[in-house]
Amino acid sequence: MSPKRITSHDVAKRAGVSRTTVSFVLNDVQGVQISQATRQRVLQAASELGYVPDAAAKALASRRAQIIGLVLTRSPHHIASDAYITQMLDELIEVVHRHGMRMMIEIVEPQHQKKAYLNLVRAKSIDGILLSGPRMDDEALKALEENGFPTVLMGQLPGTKFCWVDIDNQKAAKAAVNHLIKLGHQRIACITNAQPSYTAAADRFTGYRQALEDAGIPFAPSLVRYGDFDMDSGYRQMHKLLESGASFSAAFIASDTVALGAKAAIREHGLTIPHDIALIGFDDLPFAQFTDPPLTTVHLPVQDLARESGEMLIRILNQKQPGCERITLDTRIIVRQSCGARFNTSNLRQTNAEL
Amino acid sequence: MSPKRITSHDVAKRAGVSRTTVSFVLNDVQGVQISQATRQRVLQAASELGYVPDAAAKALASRRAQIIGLVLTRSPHHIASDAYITQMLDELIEVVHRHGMRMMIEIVEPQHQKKAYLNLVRAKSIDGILLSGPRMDDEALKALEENGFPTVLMGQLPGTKFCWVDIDNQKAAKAAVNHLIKLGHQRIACITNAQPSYTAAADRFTGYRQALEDAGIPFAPSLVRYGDFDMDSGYRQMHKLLESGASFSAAFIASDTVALGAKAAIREHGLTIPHDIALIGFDDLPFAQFTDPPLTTVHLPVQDLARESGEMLIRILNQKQPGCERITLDTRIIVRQSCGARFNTSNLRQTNAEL
DNA sequence: TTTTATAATTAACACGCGTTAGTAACGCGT
DNA sequence: ACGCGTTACTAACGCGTGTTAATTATAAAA
Repeated sequence: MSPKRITSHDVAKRAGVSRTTVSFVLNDVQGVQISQATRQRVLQAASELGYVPDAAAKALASRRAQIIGLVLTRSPHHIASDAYITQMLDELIEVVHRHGMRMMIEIVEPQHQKKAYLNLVRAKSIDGILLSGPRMDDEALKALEENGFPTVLMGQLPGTKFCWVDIDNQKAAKAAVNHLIKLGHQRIACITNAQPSYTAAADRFTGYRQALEDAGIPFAPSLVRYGDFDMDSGYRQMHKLLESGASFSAAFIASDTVALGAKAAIREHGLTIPHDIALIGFDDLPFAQFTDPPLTTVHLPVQDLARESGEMLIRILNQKQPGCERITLDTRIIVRQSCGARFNTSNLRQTNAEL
Repeated sequence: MSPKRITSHDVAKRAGVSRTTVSFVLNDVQGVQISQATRQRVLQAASELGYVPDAAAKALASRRAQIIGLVLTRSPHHIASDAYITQMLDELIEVVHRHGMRMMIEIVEPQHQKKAYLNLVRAKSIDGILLSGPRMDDEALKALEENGFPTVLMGQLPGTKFCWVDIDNQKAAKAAVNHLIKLGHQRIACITNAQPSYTAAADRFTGYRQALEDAGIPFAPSLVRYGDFDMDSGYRQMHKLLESGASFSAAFIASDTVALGAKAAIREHGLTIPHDIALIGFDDLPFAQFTDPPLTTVHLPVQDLARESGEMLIRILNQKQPGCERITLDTRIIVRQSCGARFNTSNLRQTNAEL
């Protein structure tokens, strides 16, 4: 490609020192004395030549790839309509860059090739894993755990010794349903965000049940449906719910994405929100405030989640002892208009200011 | 970490051959004769030991990292609400995996650090670049072009010799506006998807003007506003448009994301879609069919775009001569209900079937 | 001046793999 | 016996860096 690569040898020659000295200076190695003069000469030579160390050679010698792997355990189809991902991507990349690292991205389909991302580890392509959407039935995770490979979950997996950053899904869901109950609703439907094998989905559902129980409202299985990440699943499940003849005045949809589909189904049945059915979502995706009516939802601090988990992983990489860190971030309900207008809606900005 | 790494040396020892032979067998090197017996012995030994070649060592020796870099030239803020990205992510990863490669992701902010991703190239961290959202004023791109570094644009940059995969933005925008004109609209507003320095934004705007011109409708600058990728920009610009007193019966919003914001503004002004204002978007993002009313829009074949560009880049990596490939993919208008109901809307599935 | 401690620098090996050039064994005809 | 081609394999070097152990210059102490 380029005529010839510039190596540390070239820098050394130009600065009139050995390659070792160049390495010491450029990596700012502690416990080694380098005179101010040589240090400057090396830095200048490197800059003049536009020297950039070879990543592969560096990784081989230092046994660190300086790359973290972002692993998304969802089927590709779901990824496509998941605004959640983009939200954390930018924050994550910033964290990673701040520490002079890079990020590799992998998507793992639950059905086959569960262990595919293990090879990333075995090949030492990455120094650590950031795993979004952990599943109980993921066998590769078990291998990681036994191996003690640096891993941080975005989400949690009870009974394992993984580090994680997460919200209290159960508590947040409970608060959301309580909001509906306080508004006077008694018959409250629920569509989950995913199958219960995803811990987040199971926890949110549990929160729903607890809120009902605490309020003395009997739990009705006929009012529950399982969403599957995307809008279409919300659309279909809400249709089924409405066609089943079950009566309800409100619904807790454990994902804004799924809620958007559900909303369309409600409209097609000639019902209006919030008049006929009050709707509360989960995640507070960017589009939530722009739907009609704006969607009341649980705010998920995605940026914080991404930042904290990124920082945690890097922290783990830089220390030696395993050490098990866990962080639970707060959520809050963003009241908009889909549960019954409490605000003058003439200006959306008022609602924004609420954020 | 693990007690000891398994190297090709271990495999060689177990199979009773040399390390060279192991390399020949595992890489299926052509032009070298290996007896069927030894080949089997090596494969078995490798599998028994669970041997996975060290990525860094392999990259260093072979001068190929087996990684392609996906570079997104948008500001992080925009990334966050850009559903477009997730759409291509899964398709891209599948292509990359199919060729035994990995994908690294970078986000480049236009304001500062334009040249940041050049270091990826210089460090040989990646073998090739896939660039989404190219900008005329990107200086790093110039360096890539002069250098002849394997690059494929998702989008295009006139006057350069880059390979690219794109749609005909101008033609597609023109068709969209024609759709409005055919429905009888004469005063048609426009909100672009981004600033004109993005080629896609400039082209879509040109298409808008051409459609007007061809229909003999005078172009009115007062009906044009510039969006900025996200929903909020659409919301703000549509507000300004409506408050400016300009009269229009339809609007071409060159991005579904921006359109969603615009829609909210229209609603807040007490106007309804499509009765008071007909709306046509661009991109056909997943949420477009679930808005109220479902959004008529230009379908962007994101998956095809991702697949074709990924395959193209890998093709380029595997050949020696530069060779300049260019592919233009087709778009089509997806008629839903935001421009005036042409369908019985009792069942959304009919609209889906249109896809 | 000689000895000793310390600051500054480097030679040489390791990291794990790809690959060229070369060797050894084996027929096959003369 | 010898040459000659083909098949099956390997020794040894190179990729570009990090790092340890050893070496030389420099200052302080005796």
